Amino acid sequence: MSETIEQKCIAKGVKLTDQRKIIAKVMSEANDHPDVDELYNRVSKIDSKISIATVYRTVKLFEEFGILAKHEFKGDKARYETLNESHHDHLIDVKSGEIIEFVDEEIENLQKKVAEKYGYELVDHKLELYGVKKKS
Amino acid sequence: MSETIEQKCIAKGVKLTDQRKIIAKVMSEANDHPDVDELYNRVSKIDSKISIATVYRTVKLFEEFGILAKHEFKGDKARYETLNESHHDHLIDVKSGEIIEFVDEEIENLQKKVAEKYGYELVDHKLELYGVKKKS
DNA sequence: GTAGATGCAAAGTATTTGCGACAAG
DNA sequence: CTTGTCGCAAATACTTTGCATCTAC
Repeated sequence: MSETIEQKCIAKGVKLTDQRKIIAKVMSEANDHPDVDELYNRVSKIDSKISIATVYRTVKLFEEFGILAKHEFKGDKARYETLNESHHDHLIDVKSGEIIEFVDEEIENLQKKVAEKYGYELVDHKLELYGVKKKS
Repeated sequence: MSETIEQKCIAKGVKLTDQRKIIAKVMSEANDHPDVDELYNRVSKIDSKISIATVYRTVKLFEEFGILAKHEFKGDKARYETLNESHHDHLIDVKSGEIIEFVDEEIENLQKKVAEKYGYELVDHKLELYGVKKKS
């Protein structure tokens, strides 16, 4: 089991308010990639007084501290997911919107190589695959 | 030499207005990846009466017809570039914002493989590398 | 001639921010 | 205590749209 978001906040010196604890909890329990609006909905069910501004501020803060990852899939609004040790990329079903997480070491290595070829050190990357389900 | 944007419009049955011709010309001559505002600036120098709404409408139209590609790099606004036969991905210098275009067949093939592994046919993808220049 | 394009200004989205009240460390 | 956070509403940034007019074909 990896660190909880609350533990990460303490480790990184991020002040833990009630609102942040709730947002952390909701994100921890999410198995999907909610956008801010959806996150706000879920959070509101626990504490209806939390404002959407706080949700925006918190996801931004958590992203800066490497606690959440922000994704901007094609033409969609920003979505968030918890970040942990296992890096992965996304395969998006263009029909249903379903998101599949995958890992491919080979691609990861090639990316580093490409960056190096141009004299760069890779600090980040974004790989998204868009596909349609095959009728098998 | 590949088809001009105007030729593509004719081939695809896209009505060619004066405004569209100017936007086509500016994009053809661009060696960078301008956002709508920047494109509007350039276009305005040729015809100051063109409205930004038309620029938005036109890039959207061109994108739908596969004439322009839209990119949404990390935290940045939407940028456009002309689309031609040679597909490429982008390596972004996180310090300077410089954008380097690259092609890597091996990565392309692996992407298809990953999609297939999950039962999908790859219809599109997005690969962006973010790097810092190495002090060599 | 007619369907579709344009310019304008107004309306939409998504997100950020100023400010006074409030709470965590 | 003090610094940073919260809620609220207003502001901002980007993009789309309704409508009357105009234009490419």
